Amino acid sequence: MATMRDVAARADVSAKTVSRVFNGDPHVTQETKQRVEEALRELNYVPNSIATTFRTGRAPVIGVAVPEIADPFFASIAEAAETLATAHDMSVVITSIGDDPAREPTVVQALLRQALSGLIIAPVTTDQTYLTAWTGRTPIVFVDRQPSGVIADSFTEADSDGAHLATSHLIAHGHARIGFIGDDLAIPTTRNRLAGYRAAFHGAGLTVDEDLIALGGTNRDGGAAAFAKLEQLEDRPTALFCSNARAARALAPKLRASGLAVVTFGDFPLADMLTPSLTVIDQDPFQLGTLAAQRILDRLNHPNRRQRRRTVLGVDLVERDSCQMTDRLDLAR
Amino acid sequence: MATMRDVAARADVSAKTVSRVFNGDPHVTQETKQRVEEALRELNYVPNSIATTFRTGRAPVIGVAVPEIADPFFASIAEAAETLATAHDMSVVITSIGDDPAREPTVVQALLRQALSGLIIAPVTTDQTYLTAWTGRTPIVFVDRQPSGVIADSFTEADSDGAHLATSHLIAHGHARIGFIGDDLAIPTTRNRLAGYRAAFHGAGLTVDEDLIALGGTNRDGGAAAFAKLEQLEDRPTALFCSNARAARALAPKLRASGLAVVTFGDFPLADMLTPSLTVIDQDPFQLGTLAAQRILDRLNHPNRRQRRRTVLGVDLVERDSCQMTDRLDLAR
DNA sequence: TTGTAAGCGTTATCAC
DNA sequence: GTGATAACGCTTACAA
Repeated sequence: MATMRDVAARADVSAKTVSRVFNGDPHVTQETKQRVEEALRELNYVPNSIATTFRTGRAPVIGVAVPEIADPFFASIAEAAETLATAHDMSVVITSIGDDPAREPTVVQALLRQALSGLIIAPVTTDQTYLTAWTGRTPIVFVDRQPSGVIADSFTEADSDGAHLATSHLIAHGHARIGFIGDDLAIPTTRNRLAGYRAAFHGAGLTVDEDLIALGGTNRDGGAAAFAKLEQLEDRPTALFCSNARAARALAPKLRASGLAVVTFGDFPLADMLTPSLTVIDQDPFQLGTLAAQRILDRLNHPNRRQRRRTVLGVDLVERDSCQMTDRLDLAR
Repeated sequence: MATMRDVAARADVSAKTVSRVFNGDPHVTQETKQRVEEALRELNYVPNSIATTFRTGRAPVIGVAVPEIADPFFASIAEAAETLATAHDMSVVITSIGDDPAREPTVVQALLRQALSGLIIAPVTTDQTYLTAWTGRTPIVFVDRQPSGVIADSFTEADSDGAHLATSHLIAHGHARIGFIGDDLAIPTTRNRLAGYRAAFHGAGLTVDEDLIALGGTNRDGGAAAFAKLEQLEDRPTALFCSNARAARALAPKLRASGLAVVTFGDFPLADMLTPSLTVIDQDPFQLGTLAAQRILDRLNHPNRRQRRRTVLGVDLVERDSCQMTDRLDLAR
């Protein structure tokens, strides 16, 4: 790998002149420029970006840290960030945090040490105080989940409203016993969605049966256990609100067999192709990713401009077949 | 952000001693060590990994470049690489190349310039000669697709055998007119799978009707167009071999409506939950990713050890309902 | 227009 | 056991 020095030696100029030519500085004679360009070609010069980053103190890179990159929701966020970054000659590094909150600070700080230009994070911990030291140095934007213990920009979605919408929809279809499947109340989205679920009951003059709230669906087994708990109730639910798409995907076989009416928070690929097709609260992860990346660019370009800290995006209900239980029963007759 | 110098000043030692303490070098007095550790804590020292990488010439990072990270197949490869990397105190940076072959060299070289410890790549170009200059410096491992124009390790799957299996399966179910849906013959997997498809016909003493081969399904629209071409044939197929999972996902609504028997190369989430559930050739992307990452570690640790260049993993047919057309018709009666 | 010198933060070398 | 010094490849500031 040839360095600038090598090129300089070959073109018989100083390293600085090579730097000028390579970076398009106009203050170079046509003749010198040609000689340098020839040497660059001959030695097949490729800059060492680590050296540049080291020198300038900032890599043209946006970090993305999400619970699990294989989840289509987070993959969309990452893809959006990458699209915007590429358009600005930056690149993106993506890291999966995993489900273990203890690993988050390690993984995320490993990213931040790379002198990133910015970080987009969907955290799995309840406390991101460990990021405080970095906020002065690197723009940090939270997506999907609000920060806690640190002040930072965030782009989230209307969890409570969406859950309210979903639950009300089921109530309007005649359901009074609606199960709630969720992962972990440590995750703010889940907390907010449970609040929306409760609010819908109260709004309809109904009371919430705490037995119908099944948490712990963090992984596949947990989701199955939570679902089993609902099925074993004496007075079983007739409908289900899945507070996240991951649980809905994992439980798909059981949902179908159960005949329960279902609404899920979060659309996902092929949700419309299941039998019955799944009614969902539609989020827009691509927009979330785009907005977050845009905010990082804004923060970099205008360090002192005031920006709204919290942005909450609205969500819609996409009605499909999975809450048409009555109709389906009619058809089956 | 405190540097080693700052810590050194506070502990009244040299930077080198701080480095020794931080890196666990035993040649330090207990007393000095304690003083340094206190200073490290007080200043909340975090190493600048760019500087370390710059100095050592190699980042503890494995790059992963795939066509599209949102594709579950490639996401699995990345996840596997990340799991193995993490276990070896390394991290992973993931980049989507996208569908445009022209972008590949730019994107991939941007990665390589980061002084990576290794690169895992599933290319979209027909020629990776641009990587030749890097092979001496960075271990490069191809996954899913063989290299061309450059010598490198590869882990791929038995494309031709799998396609043969799939096609034979359909033939055994009484189909003679089997459509082939594929993306682009520039992609070696597609070429190989088409070869397997042809071989199955020849093996059964049948001839291939070239009209039944529909390519161009690189994106959603292309896939739809390819499928439409088959549907408009005068003598329409009774079955379909989808040469990749992405096309099958995109065409899911049409496949269901068409009533065609279908086998797809590549399993994907919820393929078993469609109606009918999809018979697939099952690949193992997680193993692909694990093997690739392991190979990079091996190459780093044993630069001179000989390794098999090409490894081809076997694939299995997972029989579900989508090629039981006769049965389904029977049931419908 | 071109070059020199210094330095980014860390680590390797080699003195002491 | 500890420290001074140089070096990694590049860019900024300044001088020529």
